[in-house]
Amino acid sequence: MAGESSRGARQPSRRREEIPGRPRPVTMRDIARATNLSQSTVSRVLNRTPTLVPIAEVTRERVIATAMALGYRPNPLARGLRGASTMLLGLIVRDITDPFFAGAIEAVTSAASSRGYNVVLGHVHARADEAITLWGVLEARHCDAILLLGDTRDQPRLLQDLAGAHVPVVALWQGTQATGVASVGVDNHAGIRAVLDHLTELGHRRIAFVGGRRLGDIKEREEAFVQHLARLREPLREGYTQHGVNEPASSVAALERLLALPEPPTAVVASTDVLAVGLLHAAYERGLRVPDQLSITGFDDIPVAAFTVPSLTTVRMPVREMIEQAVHMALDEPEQSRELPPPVLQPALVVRASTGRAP
Amino acid sequence: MAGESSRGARQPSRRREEIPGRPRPVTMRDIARATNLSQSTVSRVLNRTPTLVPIAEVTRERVIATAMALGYRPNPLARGLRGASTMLLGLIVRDITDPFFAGAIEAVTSAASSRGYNVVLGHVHARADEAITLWGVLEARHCDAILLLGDTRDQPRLLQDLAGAHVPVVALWQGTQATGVASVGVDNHAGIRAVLDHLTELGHRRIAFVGGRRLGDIKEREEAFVQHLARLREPLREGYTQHGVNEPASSVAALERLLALPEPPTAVVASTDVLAVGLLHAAYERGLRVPDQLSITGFDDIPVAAFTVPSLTTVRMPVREMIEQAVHMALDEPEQSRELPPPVLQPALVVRASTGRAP
DNA sequence: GCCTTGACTGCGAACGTATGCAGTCGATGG
DNA sequence: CCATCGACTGCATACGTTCGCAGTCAAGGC
Repeated sequence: MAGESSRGARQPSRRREEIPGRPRPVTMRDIARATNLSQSTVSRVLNRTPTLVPIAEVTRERVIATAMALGYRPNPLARGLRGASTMLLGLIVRDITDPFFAGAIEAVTSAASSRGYNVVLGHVHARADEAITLWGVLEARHCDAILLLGDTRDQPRLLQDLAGAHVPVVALWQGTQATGVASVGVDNHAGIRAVLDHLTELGHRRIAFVGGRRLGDIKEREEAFVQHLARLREPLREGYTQHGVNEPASSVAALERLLALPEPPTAVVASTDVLAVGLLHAAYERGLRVPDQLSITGFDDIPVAAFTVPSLTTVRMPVREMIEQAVHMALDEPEQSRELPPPVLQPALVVRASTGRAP
Repeated sequence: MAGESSRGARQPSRRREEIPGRPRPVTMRDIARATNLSQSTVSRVLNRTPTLVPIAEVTRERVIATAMALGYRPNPLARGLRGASTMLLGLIVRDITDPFFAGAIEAVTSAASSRGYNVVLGHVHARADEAITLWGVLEARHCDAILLLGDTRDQPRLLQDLAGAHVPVVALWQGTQATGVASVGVDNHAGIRAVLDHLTELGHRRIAFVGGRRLGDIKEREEAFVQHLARLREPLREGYTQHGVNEPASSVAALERLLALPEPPTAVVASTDVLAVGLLHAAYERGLRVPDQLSITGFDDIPVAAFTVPSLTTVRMPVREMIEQAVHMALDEPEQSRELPPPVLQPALVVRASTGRAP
């Protein structure tokens, strides 16, 4: 329970061995010695302390020059120990395997490293170690901020700990409803509306929905689907909303159920591209031609969506913008973002080849 | 060049604020106070120092009990500062966007967290900041070990630094040739041989190859392709090996070129599933039926491979086993693995629906 | 009864950085 | 010429650990 208990034998706690080839890293004291200054002055220069204590311009330049010459790199461990910034961004991802999140992770590391930050990865995959992983990233690592990818509201302990944390937390793709933490969302209603408008313009009336677990964005997209169907004065037919998990196998089964209905749909709206991929596959297996006999749409525009058979009509998620926004909120201005209403970005319909006129 | 230079304004260096709600984390001194022992004794108990100095059994139990009661968690920053283990595993991924690596990352975080380790992510995506990112993960973070995913031999500085590093480094999917660092590989020859045997059994003679950048495993697979084709006494036709990058768009173009040949192939072996996905798409666009008119195979067995249209015949990569092996080598027995010949695991052919009899 | 021994435990110095406070030193005003 | 002041810089300590070394204290041998 208390972290350290039994990890088996470890090598006898190797100290920092003096390896002849690679010299000991350069510390502030080295710079201090080289410049005939004190370590504290070096520290102040390198951190450009606002102006609490003034530093002579020549000294500043001398220190910076020597630091560069010696190839100084700050030690984040020592920095963090003292209570200052660790330059570490915690990232908790609901499902790393999801290709959509894979792209998002890439965007996070980019945005983080452009600010000199590194990313520590946690995952909440397994049910059991929710708390452990969380604390690993959160408290022990002294992250400067934490990003949450995907809805984790089914892990109450996680959110509870997060709420009490004394570092900024920003959640993404958690749905647009307030959860106590700052967040960046996407306008799921607009995305679904665009899809439905597109399908109805093509003459579709019998439109079904396939979702994953009813959480966060997925849930919001289903609600939007129901609402906009009503707005279009289309009845929501019995069995026209299917659920499962966010994996292709799940939507394969969902399509089976939809096609078994007395009045099967002519178009299926998937809540994610991953599910849409499963639908395309299942339709092919059943001998249904897409889009002639069945139209299929996705959501997210993952990289593979442009290369499915046929290519997928979907809703493009502004991933990079959302991540950039979130990282900005978390690292650049943590205080404001706690108050302001969470930004909601706009997705865009991408029409490809998986949608066509209703049969 | 020397890391710290200009990062713009930061909040005035907040110290560890005393937040009333969440108490200060429990330190060893707290345990020492509670047990009337010294902090050093607590440290020794919690690290079970072999037997350099003996510890009374009752004391040990008392300390452990109090640690659990108070909810003690060791501070990796302080630990690392002193030169000991930081419980941090550095992970440098060639291309995080690659769905294959996404699965691998998941496996790494699992294997790491089962040992109490956290994962720090670095990426070598952008050409420019190779060295910077490396050092960020490597030297500054004081990782206990580093894992390298994908071939990074085109980044000489990276490998050079890595070779001189004083932490264990294990590379995966870097090709099976020695590069100075420990590695875990897969038998690409066996995989390609299985694919070619399968295709020739189906009567294919005109078999082409589509690869990405000629690095590591990709390069090895191409070499295997050429060799085994020779073994099967099949001539390697002009223009039958195509190259690009590891993205579907690249193989779309490659298929165009292959079909423009005087004798176009009846089967195409892709060096990765990602490329195979592009081939399936391109074939569909050209109106070629798979597998009736063209057979296509992949390599890796990424999750989506079972759900392409048609589902993809490919070679299953033992990802979890390889990662587990690599993490074991890096964390559990770093000294041995430096010497032993790198383990090479066996892949397995998975026959699905994208291959059929030659037309 | 004193010294040795052995079994524990505590002392204290690092590790590299941040920062409150106390100098130092030249210039300026009286 | 001395006091004052302001502009800098250095001293010292803390952060939470690890670990070499020095203590302490009871038991046992002489």
